[in-house]
Amino acid sequence: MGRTPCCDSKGIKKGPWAPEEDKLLVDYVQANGPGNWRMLPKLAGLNRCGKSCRLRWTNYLRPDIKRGPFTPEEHNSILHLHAIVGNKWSMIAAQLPGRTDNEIKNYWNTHMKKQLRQDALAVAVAGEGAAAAQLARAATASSCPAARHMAQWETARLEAEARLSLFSSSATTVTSATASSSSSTEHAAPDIFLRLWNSEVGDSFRGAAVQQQGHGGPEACAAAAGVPAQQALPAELGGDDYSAASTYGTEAAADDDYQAFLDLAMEEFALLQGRLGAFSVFPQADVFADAPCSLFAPFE
DNA sequence: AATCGTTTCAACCGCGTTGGA
DNA sequence: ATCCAACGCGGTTGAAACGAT
Repeated sequence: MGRTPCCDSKGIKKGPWAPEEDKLLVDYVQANGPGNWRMLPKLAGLNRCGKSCRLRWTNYLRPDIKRGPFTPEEHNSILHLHAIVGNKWSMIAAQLPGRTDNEIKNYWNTHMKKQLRQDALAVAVAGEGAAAAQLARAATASSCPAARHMAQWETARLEAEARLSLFSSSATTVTSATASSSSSTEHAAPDIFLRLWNSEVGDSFRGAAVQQQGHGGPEACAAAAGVPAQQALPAELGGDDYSAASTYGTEAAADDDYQAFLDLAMEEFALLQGRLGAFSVFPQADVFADAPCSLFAPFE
């Protein structure tokens, strides 16, 4: 089923908004409230599509929008939240009053990503061998949180790429009878696992699982995701070979562990949300006081 | 002063989700 | 159950601003 363009009619204006257009939009929304964006342009006397109006309002004209540079607290919050939820800009924006998802996304892509890369590079140049191995080592060993963070994401990405190539090359050898019903969900599981396992959430899980039930740790999580334990950090990234990846999805009995792991991740995020809401919007600055990375000292 | 390369960010695009008919 | 309009989101684009030569 195809989708019709939101505004394919000719004569609809695009591009930067003029002050008069802004005024029309603001006046209308203040009088009638946001909503029904499809009809809004006509009712407000604007020669724009509704989508454009909504975007202009939510990203620029809304009265509660906070302009100006990001504070160190906001910076650190973005860093932490991104480590947990990834590129869920709207979720991150929800924790930063007055900031839009678009603004945070732009800030991440232009400022933070660059710094993270530089920090990761600084770690990588210290060693030898494949860059991936260094990233993996950095992910677990670096004393620099920012470099660790970058390395974690990069490691997960490299692993996902490796698996993708494996899956595509071995797809013809998998019989439809065994693979068809569950393959998609079970292939997705390791990526979720890896992302979480390589994050601070994973750290929490490792600690909590060992303490509480004795069935946690890499083995349980790896089994839960249907991955041999060593592949939590695979060999060329510091562990085993990828040939064993064909065993993904064979450990159905570990669903409970996997779910528990995901639940823990959500609890972590909920906890963070609670902390932000109940006590402080931002993590304490002194948490990062001993971080040697430029990322934590971006503001002179 | 002119040119070129880089950075920034507002705006657009396309896809997924949702809810009502 | 199905269709589809409306909405929201994340990725991408492109023009303006800025800096270097």
